[in-house]
Amino acid sequence: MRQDLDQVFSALADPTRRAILTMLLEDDMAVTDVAEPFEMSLAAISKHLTVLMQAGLISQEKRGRVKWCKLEPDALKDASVWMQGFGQFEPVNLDAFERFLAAELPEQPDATATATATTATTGDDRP
Amino acid sequence: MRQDLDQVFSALADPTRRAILTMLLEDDMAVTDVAEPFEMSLAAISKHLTVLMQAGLISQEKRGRVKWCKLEPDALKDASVWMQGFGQFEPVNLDAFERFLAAELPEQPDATATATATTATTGDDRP
DNA sequence: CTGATCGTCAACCAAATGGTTGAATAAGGG
DNA sequence: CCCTTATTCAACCATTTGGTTGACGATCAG
Repeated sequence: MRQDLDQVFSALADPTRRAILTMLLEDDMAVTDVAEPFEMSLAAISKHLTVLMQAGLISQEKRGRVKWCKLEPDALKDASVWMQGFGQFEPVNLDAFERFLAAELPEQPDATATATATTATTGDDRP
Repeated sequence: MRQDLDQVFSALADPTRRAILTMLLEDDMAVTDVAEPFEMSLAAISKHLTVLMQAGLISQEKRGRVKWCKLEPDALKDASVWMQGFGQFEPVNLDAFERFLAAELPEQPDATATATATTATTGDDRP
């Protein structure tokens, strides 16, 4: 269990990986589409996705030649409990969360629209 | 701000550092006393404390020749908001947190008693 | 079958991390 | 003043991390 926390927290420590999770909050995505907004090789993103997988933060399912990535928010539960125990923080402030989303997505003024559009452009592989 | 999250999450990714935070939940502690339960050099603990400092998770104050370490749980606020946004988890389950505490403290069957006792043995330096 | 696309693997690299030891600084106590 | 205690600093080391490139196995399209 402390092993789990190690993996979850260190997965979250990288801004690229947090941005990926944020993108997946919108919708499931193919590996190539996840990689698209980053200035980084596909192989690098593939490694990041492996880290997120091993931490249990996402799952991956191959359909055809496309591998779909899905957010698994339950993996954050233990870590969230751990953290909140320290402060007994007031109830979640969703406005604050919205600000994080805006701050962490890779560039792009309107992240929501773009993410959806990107998925759509190559959506032909989906059953 | 994403810089802050980087530092907070990567600070939390190490079990030694999480254990230190857990100990400090009990009470403020001198560096030497923090180091005592770990099988690791004092210098190593000193480095861990520096990491926790830079993440804002603790503060340190030197009184005499003793440097006191104090938990700063507010630093967890942003990170906690970030995480909870993903799952909208139900209110904190304090029992679950207690289990984490037990699991993460360095060995010792009765962590609570020992931590307090350790502080007391060298408590002579406190004003 | 052939060719393009999707994704990972392998080898490599630079930088960061987590630990060690030994010396150095700072402050208190006799 | 000298000795002990408290803590950090500096140099070093092994391992991990985050990235690159190029080759490769799978899968789909024509």
